Amino acid sequence: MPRPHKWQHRLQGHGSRWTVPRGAILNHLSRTSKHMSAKEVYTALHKIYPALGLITVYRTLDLLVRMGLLYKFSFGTGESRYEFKSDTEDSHHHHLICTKCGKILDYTDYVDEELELIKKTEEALATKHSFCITDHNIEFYGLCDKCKS
Amino acid sequence: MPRPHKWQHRLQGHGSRWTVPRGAILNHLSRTSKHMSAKEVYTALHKIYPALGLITVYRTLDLLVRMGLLYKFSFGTGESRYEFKSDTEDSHHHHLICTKCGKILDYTDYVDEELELIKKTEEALATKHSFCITDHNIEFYGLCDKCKS
DNA sequence: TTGGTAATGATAATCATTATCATTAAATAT
DNA sequence: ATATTTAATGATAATGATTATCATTACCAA
Repeated sequence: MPRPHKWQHRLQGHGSRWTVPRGAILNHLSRTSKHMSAKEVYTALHKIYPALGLITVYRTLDLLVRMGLLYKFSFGTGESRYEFKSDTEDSHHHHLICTKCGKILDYTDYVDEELELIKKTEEALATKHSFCITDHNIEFYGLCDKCKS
Repeated sequence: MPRPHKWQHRLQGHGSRWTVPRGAILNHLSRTSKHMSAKEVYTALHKIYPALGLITVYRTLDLLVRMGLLYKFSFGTGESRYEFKSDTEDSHHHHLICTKCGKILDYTDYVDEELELIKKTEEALATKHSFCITDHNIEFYGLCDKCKS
């Protein structure tokens, strides 16, 4: 990571340091559309950075989630999965998960309508239960093309 | 469980046996509105049935989920939580989860609209990605009244 | 350049869940 | 009612994901 990176200031403004593992993990996740587990991130990056440990991956992912740079999902398969939070408008999507093979598809169908309903519901819930709502999650489960046969 | 229970035939029709642990777990979950973890179910029932083991609780919960009598949720707190699937029409709800204390609230606001949108989205997704959709999940995350102060 | 301190990596611990297997108990035939 | 068959149970131990501890390393501000 020789060149100052676009996330460096974000990290430092947060009171954290800009390190090789953090740069590597952010880089990797920002360039993939996959929803990776900690182990998968570790496996992918350990080849390039043999010093990198799985524990650091866990800590870094946790930090990045707390900073709002990543989403963290539990799809009920045991491990958590992480996804880079893109800042472009049209990247918003939800998930379709195969309960057999664990395949995850992003979909954008009706997301505008979804978002409208979500906004409305959020407001109602925030008032009614005096909750401060920060996030939502919508997902569908089923069997993918290959698994349903 | 001396008296034939309303779930007994369901279990037996499924090729499973009607046992004391199964009756106890179904009874307990059907009478609570809580979203209990396996450990919580075990703790509650072990007082009444000292012979009951945690492993049996896990196995029974898994069976009941496979039979469609329970919902299983992963709220990202490490453990899975189980909820009795009520057969009354107006019981459909989604969840509002406090990310700090783990409190779970059921809400029914706009569920009709949600269901309509879900139905539409399901159809679109099923066609587009040739998925056989069996379930969905909508949830909101935030801070509850107590935790946000 | 250096010193304070956060970040890292290794080892071991924890927590939820699952596998194994001998024992027990439903359901069914006797 | 009893014996028989076989699924269900419970104990022990294993697994797999994640977290705690702590000595070492490396940012980065002075």
